[in-house]
Amino acid sequence: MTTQHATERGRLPVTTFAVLGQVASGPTTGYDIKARLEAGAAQFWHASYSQIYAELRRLESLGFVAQEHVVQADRPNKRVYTITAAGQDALRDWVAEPWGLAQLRDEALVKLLLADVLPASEVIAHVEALRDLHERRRDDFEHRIADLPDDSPRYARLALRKGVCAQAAFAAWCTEVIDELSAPQ
Amino acid sequence: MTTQHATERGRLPVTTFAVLGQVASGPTTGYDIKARLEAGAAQFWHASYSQIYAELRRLESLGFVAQEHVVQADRPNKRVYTITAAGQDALRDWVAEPWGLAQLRDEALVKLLLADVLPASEVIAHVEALRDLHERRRDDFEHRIADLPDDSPRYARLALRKGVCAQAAFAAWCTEVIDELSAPQ
DNA sequence: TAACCCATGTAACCTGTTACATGATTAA
DNA sequence: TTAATCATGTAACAGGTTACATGGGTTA
Repeated sequence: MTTQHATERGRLPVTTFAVLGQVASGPTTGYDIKARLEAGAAQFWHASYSQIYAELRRLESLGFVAQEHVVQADRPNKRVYTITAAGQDALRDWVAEPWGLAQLRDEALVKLLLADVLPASEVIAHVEALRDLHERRRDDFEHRIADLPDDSPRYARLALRKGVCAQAAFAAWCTEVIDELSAPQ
Repeated sequence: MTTQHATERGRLPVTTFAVLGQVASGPTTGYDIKARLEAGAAQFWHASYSQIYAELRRLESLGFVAQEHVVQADRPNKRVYTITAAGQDALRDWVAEPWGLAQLRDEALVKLLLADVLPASEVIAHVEALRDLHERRRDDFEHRIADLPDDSPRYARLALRKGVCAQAAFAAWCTEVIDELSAPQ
């Protein structure tokens, strides 16, 4: 009854698989994973160096990746990780599990629910600023799609499309709020 | 240089203000805050009992709420919290700060980015299931709006509208994905 | 000469969840 | 009699961020 450590834990966090997924696309280092994440999936899920290195150690202890220590002369030594067969299975199993709703923790909505401490004009100003943010973020997603290389996986574009859709919807909602608050009560 | 504890910390988490906001609308207990949160703001931000009680202690140490210990005969004793003038100021200041984007951590998108480990037909099935979830969640938000009492604050309705908009947009995105994956590549 | 890239890691900390403990009253 | 409501709290843990430490090579 002392399994304790890693072998049989209930459910690994998403971050673990985000990292494993990067290793799956070819041998890499923690440092490189961070860069690739930042360029791609980090729009929806990001991780710090500390965490990436910790996840790699966990993945290794689970037997999902294998490490090779590469000594370099002109640069710092590095640990190159490669996915194992067990890792590939685990990754596939995880992706094959039901896909859940994104949970949102929306600070702006908490503020809106408390907004009666402010005059309506100020609330409107805040929502207008928020709409700007949403629109800029939407544009950012659109540019990322436009900049996508032709050979990039089709799922990358679809994922970015979700960003576009979400930001556009939020911007439209802002307009709705502004209109309603501006109209005579 | 040993301020250390509470007085001068940089930025309090949203949860703190979600709790403070509940106290602001009238003297309450931790237990009651949980119930009110669950009925309202919890759609966008929820907290466990443990955390609510911890936040109340923090708010008290900050001087934002005052506690009165009420001894009851037939029920457990309770601590009734009331917001202070300093608390009201802090709450207003927080709401008056710029309203930021909701950050999303979207597990389904991480899975989509790794979806090439599955056959397209399975991906489609997952996205169809996800669309169902989004549509049910959207309906749930709509019902909450319909069930809103007439005297409820106008901001409550607008907040729930954001839920409707977001879920509808996500469902539409699912359809887009399904169509694209179904079409001959 | 300064800043940046490569590359890894530790330690401290904060946020938040889960499990556990207690216990009387009331409604099904 | 079972479950729910009221009511608070502790302890352990998991996930995650930030700050710090190290250090050579390259580019501006």
